[in-house]
Amino acid sequence: MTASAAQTSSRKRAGNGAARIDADEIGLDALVGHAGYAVRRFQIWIFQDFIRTLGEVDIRPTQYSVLTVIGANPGLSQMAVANRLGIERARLVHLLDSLEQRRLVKRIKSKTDRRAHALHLTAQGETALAKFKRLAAEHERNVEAKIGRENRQRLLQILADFT
Amino acid sequence: MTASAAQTSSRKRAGNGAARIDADEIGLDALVGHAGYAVRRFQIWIFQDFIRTLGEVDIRPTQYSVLTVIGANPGLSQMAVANRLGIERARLVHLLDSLEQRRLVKRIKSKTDRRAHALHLTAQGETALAKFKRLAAEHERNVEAKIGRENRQRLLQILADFT
DNA sequence: GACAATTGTTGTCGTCAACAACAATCTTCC
DNA sequence: GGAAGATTGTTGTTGACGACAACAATTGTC
Repeated sequence: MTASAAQTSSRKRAGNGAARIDADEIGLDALVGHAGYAVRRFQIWIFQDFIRTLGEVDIRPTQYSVLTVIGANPGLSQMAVANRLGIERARLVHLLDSLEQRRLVKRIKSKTDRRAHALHLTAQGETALAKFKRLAAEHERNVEAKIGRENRQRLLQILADFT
Repeated sequence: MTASAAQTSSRKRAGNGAARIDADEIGLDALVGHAGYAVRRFQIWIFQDFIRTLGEVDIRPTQYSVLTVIGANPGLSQMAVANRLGIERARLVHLLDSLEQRRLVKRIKSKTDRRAHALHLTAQGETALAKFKRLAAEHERNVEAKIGRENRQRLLQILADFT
């Protein structure tokens, strides 16, 4: 009826019993035409590699993005960082709590807006971030090795609008 | 020391007070060279659009992928589906519980392996999936409108290895 | 000066990846 | 044929993450 049950249903299928199919011959059907599926699988791979490569310093992608933005723009408020990175401000609170406990970031009470905090890296945070960036560059070389140099460039170009 | 605090630090910065910077002039520094950052932001956008476009039928990306694979390969075991889609088998249990409650999928005891279940769509599941696919195609057109037709094609090509 | 908006914070909820443990069952190997 | 190990589905826990709602303190506006 729906004309969707064809594809890989060749041999090797037990009547209606268990599947005797090797994992690599299971058809994805409509999924192959969906960018979201490929992007999702790729994002999982890339995050796993990032987490592994920066495992020795215990820094996750979100933490790295927060540190990088604060390092490049000292004095930002939490709202500014949250908006720039697409992180909810409620979530940034916990991220900063963790980074502040590790003495990488400090919240300084703003003198112009007593509601806000001005975010800065500590001296320790500066040197640590330098090391994180070296490891992140190593991760990026892994990405390059995985999809190819020009494909990575094309990817960055295609997705440039998403900041 | 780390030579990373430059970039957008032009005017508009209060001494060490709050940030008086518009969100669009906050520099991302090293993040712009990281494929993972762009991919992550894009993946969030694409999933939000998928969830919104398929909101009327209340189907999320993971559910759609499970239904599609079962529809194209009836009789698969839970392990086979989990491995093919990169889902943990523990997580697939809950996904199938939900889909089975909605009468879209049924677990049939395998006769060749009494540990395993053979997964099938119900008749209702078949017709429902057909509708889901139409809505998913509409979502895909949104993606195309967002990044461009040939960019989407290039993207699918670049990420084809991630299944 | 009253009223609306913003900032940081706390809390809850649901999704998701990663593990660990377990019973039932299958496979392997002696 | 039977013991030992592997596999399948299940249950449970943990932590990261996005989304929302509420709140106090403070700021901006009319």
